[in-house]
Amino acid sequence: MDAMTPGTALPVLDAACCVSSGDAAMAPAEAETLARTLKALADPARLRIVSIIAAQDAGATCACDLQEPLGLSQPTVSHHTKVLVDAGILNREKRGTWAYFSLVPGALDRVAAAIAPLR
Amino acid sequence: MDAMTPGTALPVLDAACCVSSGDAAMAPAEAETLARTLKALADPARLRIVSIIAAQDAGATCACDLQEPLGLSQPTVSHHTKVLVDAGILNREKRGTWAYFSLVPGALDRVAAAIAPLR
DNA sequence: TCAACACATCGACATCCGTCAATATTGACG
DNA sequence: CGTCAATATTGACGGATGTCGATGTGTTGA
Repeated sequence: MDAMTPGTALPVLDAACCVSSGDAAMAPAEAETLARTLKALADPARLRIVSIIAAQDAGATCACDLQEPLGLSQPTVSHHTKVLVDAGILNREKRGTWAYFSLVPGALDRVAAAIAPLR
Repeated sequence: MDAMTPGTALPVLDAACCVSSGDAAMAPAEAETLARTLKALADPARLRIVSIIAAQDAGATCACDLQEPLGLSQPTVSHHTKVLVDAGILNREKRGTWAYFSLVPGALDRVAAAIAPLR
């Protein structure tokens, strides 16, 4: 059939697709950072840990108060708390042999503030 | 039946650790659901997809507008959009050969609302 | 009808993640 | 010291995840 020049030039797409759009999108570095924080929260056990700590009237929660309600082994709970501490969501304070955890003030607010502009 | 009600029969623990605490914590099922949603968001590529779509003034964004800024292959972009659609974050609307995506109204608000009580 | 296009799905691969048992480390108390 | 209790770390294992090439599925247009 006739030659429609397959190789050289793309026929200008007349349809309404592929508008270039202003690039007000999230930068790759910012997306990477936010993804790391969300990944730390995106686990049922860790969400419950944060929830338990947030529900405490006291400023800090002992690690021993986490293991039983979660139904997980002690190393696993320790692993999850480490992930949350490394993500800047929890504070660890060691008092004697016990480890007390508390929410880092403003950490979850920053998460919400990062999601809000996407609404 | 156990011996006594859990609150009264507890032998007084020597130290100040392991206070029983009121169980106002997140329920396991709720944690599982929220974790699934957060897992869908906890990826740099998917965050940028949501960001690009949210930044569009138009109501919907063509899939072809996603591949180039992300620098990922077409199957990978299709995979990520599927994850976001399955999580109830994006809407897919097929117009001819093109697929248009838009934010599900209120979806990200619900995520923020689930995180807020933990502050 | 047929070729080109846009997107979805499949198969495969490497990597990461959640979990536990075993062990190490640290602090308290004789 | 030496022992015990609370927590952290290590090693291992199965399963989930992100990525791509190849292929399948519809739709458009000549």
